[in-house]
Amino acid sequence: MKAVKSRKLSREFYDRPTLEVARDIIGKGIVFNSPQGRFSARIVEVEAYIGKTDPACHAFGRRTSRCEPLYGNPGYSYVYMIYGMYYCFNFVTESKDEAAAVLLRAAEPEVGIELMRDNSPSLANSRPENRLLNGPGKFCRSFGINSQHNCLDLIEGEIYLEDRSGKVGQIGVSERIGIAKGIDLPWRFFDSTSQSLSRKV
DNA sequence: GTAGTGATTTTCT
DNA sequence: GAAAATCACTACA
Repeated sequence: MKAVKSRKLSREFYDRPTLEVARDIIGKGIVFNSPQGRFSARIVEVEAYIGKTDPACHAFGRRTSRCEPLYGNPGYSYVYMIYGMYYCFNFVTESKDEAAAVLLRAAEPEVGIELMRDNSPSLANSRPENRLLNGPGKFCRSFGINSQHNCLDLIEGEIYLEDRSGKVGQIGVSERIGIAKGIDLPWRFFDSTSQSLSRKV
């Protein structure tokens, strides 16, 4: 009846083929109960990275310490630093020893907007809220995510996804952004009705 | 409104 | 030593 108090997604959601998880993750809510306070947002853009067949994936070809979380259990986080200044946040998918993940690229702010502005001073004055999270680096900065949040459990921890039944717009698919290899793979998924995408389509 | 380029540090070769 | 799943700033239309 009212068992839907916590709509937190379970381990089974992540323990599936990565492309299915990536598509289903559009429209879901991400919640982060940080020491700063509570953040939440609606996910509108992601990309899939699958080590086995994807030359753009960090885990492609070799197994290094940086991408070790990708080989771990589904339902964990993978956070890494990029270009020396920004972090990117991933959801690990597939079973253990299968290196795959979904990169969170953009979201629409819901709760904690004031905190996001505090964390992203350069965006605080820009009018629309939908600039706070419309890029993978911006998302991590506005949420205050850093290397401490690597390899966390997304079912038991302070960061998790929750279901938002019914509110998914039209899902679009395209090639991925910002990579040099594997650009022919259409593994970017997004809500084409959202105003908070990282790029135009 | 769009296009081009510098910043900055971790990780791997 | 070079590259990297990016962003913000500047110039120009």
